[in-house]
Formats: sequence, C-alpha cells, structure tokens
Amino acid sequence: MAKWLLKSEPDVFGYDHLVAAKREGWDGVRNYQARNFMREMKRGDRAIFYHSNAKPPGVAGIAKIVKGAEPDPTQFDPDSDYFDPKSDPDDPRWDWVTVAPDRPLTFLSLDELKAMPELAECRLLARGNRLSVLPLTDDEFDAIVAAADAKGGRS
DNA sequence: GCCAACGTTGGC
DNA sequence: GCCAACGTTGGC
Repeated sequence: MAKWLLKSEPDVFGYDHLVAAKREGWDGVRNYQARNFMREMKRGDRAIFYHSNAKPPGVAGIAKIVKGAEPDPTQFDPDSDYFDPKSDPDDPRWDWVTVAPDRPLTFLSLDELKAMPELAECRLLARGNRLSVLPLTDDEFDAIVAAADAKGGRS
C-alpha cells in the first residue's frame, strides 16, 4: 500500500469538505508529474490531506483512495475552470482519482512539519516545491500521523 | 531544440 | 500584495 500527500486549498476544498462529501473526484490536477503519481495510486492507498494557501498551512487529516485513476471529466467541460480544449476525448490528457476521508488528524502546521527530522528529505518541504500530488515513504507517512496523534494526546 | 516570456503556485 | 520557483508556451 503506497502513501501519498494531496494538497488542497481549504477555502476551496478542505478536509471538512471531504468529510461532508464522503467521497470526491480529485479534479483539476493539470500537471503531468502529479497526474503520473495519481496513475500509480491504487484503491486502499492512504494520503495525507494537506491544506495549502492557508493560515497556517498544514496537515488536516488522512484520506484514502477509493478508486484509481480515470479521466477527469472537468477537462471536457467548457464551463469548468479546469476545461482543457487541447484534451482529446479519445485520448484524455488528465486523470483524477476518487478519495474518501479516513480520519482527521490533529492539525500540524508547516512549521511543525519542518521541525521533524523524519521529513528532512520529504518532497513537500523541498525548496520551490509546487507539486500538488506527491509520494511519501511509509516512514514519512507514519511520522506525520504519529506526530499529529502525539500532539492530540492520542496514543 | 533553445530560450525568453508568461502564468501559476504557495509561503510569507 | 509580493516574490521566488518552476512549468508551459511559442517564436525562431
């Protein structure tokens, strides 16, 4: 089971939105590297749900992949912000995966993540990183969950 | 294939 | 609102 990190802006779609929606297509990814990571995702994988462009940014919960990659329908919708006129319906350019909430985490801010030695190599914290979908090692994933649970007084 | 211009991301 | 980083586009 692979581990991932998904970024979302909480003003647009935060972890609470995912909880309310129960499941959601992860639409709007328009970056090839991020798309390729989504294509590697399998049902049952877990992902850290990260709030970007937030005050403060940080980790809000755990999501699970409930359906692997398939074409993102918003690429064909002219009314969508994510419409891509260059995407050929016979050979769709962009995919999404379907995610569901697993469980919320005690909030860990970006500053707290930066202070964790286990995340020294994590792509999330790499300088200039803008990828919205990225892989985590098992150790990185476990360290984030453990740190959030410790902060929340959960053992 | 190079690279300058431009747009977007995301922290601050 | 600013700006650094970086991906994409398009002229050549």
